[in-house]
Amino acid sequence: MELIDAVTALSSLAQPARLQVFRLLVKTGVEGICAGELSRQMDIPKPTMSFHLKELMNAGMISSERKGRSITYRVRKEGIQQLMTFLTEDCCQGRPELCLPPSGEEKGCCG
Amino acid sequence: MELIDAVTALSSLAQPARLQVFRLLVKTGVEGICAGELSRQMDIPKPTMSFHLKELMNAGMISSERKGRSITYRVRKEGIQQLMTFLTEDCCQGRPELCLPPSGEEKGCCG
DNA sequence: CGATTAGTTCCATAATTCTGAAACTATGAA
DNA sequence: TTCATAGTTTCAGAATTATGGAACTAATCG
Repeated sequence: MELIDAVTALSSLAQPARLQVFRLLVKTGVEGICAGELSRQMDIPKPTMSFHLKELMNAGMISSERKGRSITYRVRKEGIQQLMTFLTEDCCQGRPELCLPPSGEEKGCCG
Repeated sequence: MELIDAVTALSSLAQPARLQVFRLLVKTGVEGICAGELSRQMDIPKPTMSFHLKELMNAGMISSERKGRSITYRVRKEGIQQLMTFLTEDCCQGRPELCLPPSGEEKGCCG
């Protein structure tokens, strides 16, 4: 992943409505939610929601599938995983122990 | 972490210059880099760099420490960790196996 | 076909963010 | 003190993003 792709991914999530959509889709998992339902649930006009969904699509954070008249949106796990990998790349100078919390039980930022 | 804090954190990283600064600081670790050095290395005027550093500070992604005339900036691990936790919260409907890659060896988005 | 529902695109306005010159504050050296 | 270096703040113009009404395309039904 290049820096510019990471910026696109981060920008797509760096907006209240979009981050909320993303989290709704994370919770919903494979089932997904269609555009109109998101628009209704969040009380956001359809054109605005459509704009936000486009941003998230463009950033590779969600995917879409048409089902009859509706279009179902789902979170794209590879997207968020790639972003998280990029953010912690080269962390800890290759020595994860520097990164682990004192207890050593939880996972540090390098996993 | 609240949604609004996550938006602030994401916004702070969703800018090429700032994401590059963040990565430089990730690589440098505890040593850190001072403002002027960042300004020089990235060829960005001091006021602009100062603005970006302030954004990252405000988002809790970096910390600062004055050393004589210089101010050293360092990555703030808790910041990025909290953000990543927030992004994968409620993922996989509590069933991490749904999230793990086929091989089962790498870590999925739920850790 | 025409009517209805779902969703997107267009586009002008509003709001926010970014940039860097000029002026400022802070620290250390002579 | 005065000077020089490091960094920040101010502020105004430039650039980018967000918003939603109106008009459009897509699919289904009768």
